[in-house]
Amino acid sequence: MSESAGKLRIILHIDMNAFYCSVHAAEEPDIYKGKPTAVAGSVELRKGIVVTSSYEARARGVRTGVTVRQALTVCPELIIISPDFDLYRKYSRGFMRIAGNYTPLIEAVSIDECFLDITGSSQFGTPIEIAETIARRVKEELSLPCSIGIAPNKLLAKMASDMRKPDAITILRRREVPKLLWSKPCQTLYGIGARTADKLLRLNIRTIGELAAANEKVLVERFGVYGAWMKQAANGIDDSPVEPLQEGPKSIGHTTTLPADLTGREQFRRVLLNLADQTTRRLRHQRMVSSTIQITIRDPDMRTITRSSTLAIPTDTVEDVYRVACRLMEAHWKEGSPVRLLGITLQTLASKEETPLQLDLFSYEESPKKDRLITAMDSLRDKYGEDAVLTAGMLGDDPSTLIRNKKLRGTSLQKDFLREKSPDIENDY
DNA sequence: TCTGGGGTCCTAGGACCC
DNA sequence: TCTGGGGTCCTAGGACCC
Repeated sequence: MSESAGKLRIILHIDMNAFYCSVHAAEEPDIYKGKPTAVAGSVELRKGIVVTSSYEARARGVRTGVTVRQALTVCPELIIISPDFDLYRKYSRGFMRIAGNYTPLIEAVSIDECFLDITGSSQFGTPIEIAETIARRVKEELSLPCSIGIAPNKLLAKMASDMRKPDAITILRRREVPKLLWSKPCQTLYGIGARTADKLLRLNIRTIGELAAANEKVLVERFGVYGAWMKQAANGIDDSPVEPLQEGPKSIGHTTTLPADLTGREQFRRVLLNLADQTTRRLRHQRMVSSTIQITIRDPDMRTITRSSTLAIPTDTVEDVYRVACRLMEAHWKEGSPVRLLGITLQTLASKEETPLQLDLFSYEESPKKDRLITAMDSLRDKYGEDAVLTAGMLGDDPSTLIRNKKLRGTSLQKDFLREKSPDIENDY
């Protein structure tokens, strides 16, 4: 059912502005509100990259993607904050709940974005009134700013919410596409990245308008179905429905860039154990099991490979994941070659309840007990932090143990950054 | 600008089965 | 022991997004 044949839809796209920074400002306004802040992945210079910055920081030139060092150079008073994903998820559920009051057709795209199909929501007012109500409630109840795009499809709603930020409501009609979008570079279009923009340039296609007018045959020859999609998108056409079903994640992974390139087998094992611990814990939290375990290895030249292995019986235990990860590492890592980054990703996820119970032939009576023990350990860590329970082998000086330390937060982080050169920093933890 | 970490979706080849 | 066609699973990589 194409748009021209079907009825007109009304789609909202809600984008939480500078989400991570805004959440910290809402949670601890005395410390962060109105200040230039940035959430950065790590204090370590090697990995310290600004993930999000507040509007106050952006005004001083702190952009996403710059290193922490550069950010502090252009804005010395910048407050660096370490991410707290549990907190972000809490606020995310909050604004999705508010938005969900106005339609059951809500699709969470990411932690800070969602689409709403409000075609059938006229009892709550006009589209603009609904958008205003949602924005007002998000501000009053959560102290968070957001931008909302209103359009006849998801693509244009997304483009609309991007056009004016923060705290704005923007309507984008199909007939306005030529005037508002066609002069912009192709990469502005949601779904076209740097790679594709480069390839388009080689076809002499520079702007969205040129893409809209391009020969479809040529695009399809060059890009396949993606080419056909691009031309449609450039013309503001997008039939994809708002899909509310969100049955949990499709994969759960952690990667960590090591503080220095490692070459030792024992060091890898400790990092892998920590990664296995963190990924399986999130897996259990979701009450899911995984049957494909993938490791990621990146060398100092940024060449990245992934290697995966599928299990006959899905698992949620750190032991299984660690064992498979080590086996993959042994099989694909050339002894002595340096490694920059390691990761573990759990794939082919399924709900634990719906998965046949694993029968442990030798200790099936012990199994429930062990399950209870793991559950108890998980909840201890929920309550008292990651370090409350650590099994032997997880202790060590590798970076993934540092990641788990919740004390690495807030303003103390900046102090850590400033005295980073002191060699005994890890003794603090 | 020397490049983090969390994801999703798509493609394509090979193995394997019928 | 020469070989069609379809389907599924597994694996690896690429592109994109936030």
